[in-house]
Amino acid sequence: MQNAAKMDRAAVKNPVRSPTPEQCRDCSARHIGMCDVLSDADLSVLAHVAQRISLAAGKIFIEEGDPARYFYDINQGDVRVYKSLADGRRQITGFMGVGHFLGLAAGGKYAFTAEAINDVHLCRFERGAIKEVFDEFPALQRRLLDVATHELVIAQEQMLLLGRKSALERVAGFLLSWAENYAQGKSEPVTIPLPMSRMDLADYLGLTIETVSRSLSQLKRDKLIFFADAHAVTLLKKHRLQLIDAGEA
Amino acid sequence: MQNAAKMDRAAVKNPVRSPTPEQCRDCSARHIGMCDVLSDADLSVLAHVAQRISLAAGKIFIEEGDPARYFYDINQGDVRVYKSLADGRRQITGFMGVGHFLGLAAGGKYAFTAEAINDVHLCRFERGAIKEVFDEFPALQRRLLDVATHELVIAQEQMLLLGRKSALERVAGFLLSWAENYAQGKSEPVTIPLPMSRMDLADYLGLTIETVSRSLSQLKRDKLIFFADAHAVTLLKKHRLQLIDAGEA
DNA sequence: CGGGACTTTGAGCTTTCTCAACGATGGTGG
DNA sequence: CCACCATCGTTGAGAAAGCTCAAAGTCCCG
Repeated sequence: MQNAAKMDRAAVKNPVRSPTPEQCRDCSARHIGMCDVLSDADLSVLAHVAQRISLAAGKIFIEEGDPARYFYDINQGDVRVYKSLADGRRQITGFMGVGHFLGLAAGGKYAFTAEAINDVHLCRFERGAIKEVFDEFPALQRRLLDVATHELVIAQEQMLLLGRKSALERVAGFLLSWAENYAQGKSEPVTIPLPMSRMDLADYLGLTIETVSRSLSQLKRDKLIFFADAHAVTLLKKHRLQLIDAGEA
Repeated sequence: MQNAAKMDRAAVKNPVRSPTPEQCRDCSARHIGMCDVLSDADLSVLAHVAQRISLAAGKIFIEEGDPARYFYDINQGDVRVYKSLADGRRQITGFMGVGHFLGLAAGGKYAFTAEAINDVHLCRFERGAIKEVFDEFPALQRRLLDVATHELVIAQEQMLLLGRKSALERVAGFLLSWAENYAQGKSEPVTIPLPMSRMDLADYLGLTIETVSRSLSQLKRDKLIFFADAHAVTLLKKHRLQLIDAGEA
């Protein structure tokens, strides 16, 4: 009892700790993201260079321009990744959930800022330490390339959205792609959480909060979506959303 | 003589040929792109699985949705990479010049179309064949990750441009980034070619040709740039272009 | 239960788009 | 070699999508 209390206090003062095998086994990101390519046995090698970190909502843990010391793997919660202009304009380049890998950088510096949307748990890997693990398990390095390639495909899709789609098309497109994180391919009434604010949505879709709100209201009026509350949306007519997204409606 | 003539004829009928060591040595992409990480000796291994290809302006050589059989390395000319919507709207996600590497794909399918802007020469690598070379030279695999990471950084910058910048800021930003391909960091009167059409520019910047033209005209009126002709621009006041690009003017 | 933050809705405005005409340029055939 | 035509680029005027400013409504959290 007393020991446990002591450890808890220690954990609060210094929450940087490697995950135990049990924590890895039970981790919600165990079979997505980086860890999925390793067996339980091999995972302990990776776990050894990992540090578990907890972040409160709003905490910035990667800052644009800072030296890129760490990679991150999200175990819990959601993260917004963005770039800013001097006058405060902001473009969110992605929302990252459980299992997402984060921290690729060119030229040794992060090119983006990353901020916790809600309470976040993640595993942090120092670049130097993880390099040796990569050499030991080439599958990890290959997975890294897969992740980067996948991000690139998504980024290209987002450029199409930002450059060429109407407000309604952007909102429909976002709902569909966000839903994929929760219910791959599942059809009809799919209910998904929207942990981010309307402001986040606006900064992701290249719109204003008002236009996002109006577009969501229109989809609601047309009975394509339904809101239990502002942060939980149900997709009622996925097919018609897809038509709108593709510019065919 | 007769043999040479015969080979030339064969080359015309079947222009798919591995490059000779001399061709590699003299290639304008020798010290950029993939090949740069290999010594002349090692390069012959890569050259062995390469096929030199020539494309006329306008030729599409990667089509969105097709099985991703090849990687490409551009030796000469410029390429536009884009995605399209059903109704013909198009978003160019990048212009690729000499030394650029092309062909990363997730899920075995290309997510974009690639088309020659002018006459293009490139080296083509079959995925199966190159995989063995990658195993032999891990530096190549690492370079691939560097390329993907760099592309990702550029894509994020482009999302900021498309989502949050004004027309004038987009055009200024494009001129600066395009100039980097020709004169890294060089200052003041830098003259650069614009091989792409105004339509290409519009589809890259998420604008219309008219708005691109008006923005260029404004920069010209303000004496920040100068046109020898429509496809050769001189940057006169790089610093002021940078201010515009950053949203500080 | 109250207050601050977030979201929705409305009205007028700005930027960019659309439609149209004019101008330049480059390739071709007489 | 020049004239012609097709294509591309520039400029102008009016229209529209989305933005700004404003106010009312809603939801948490203390």
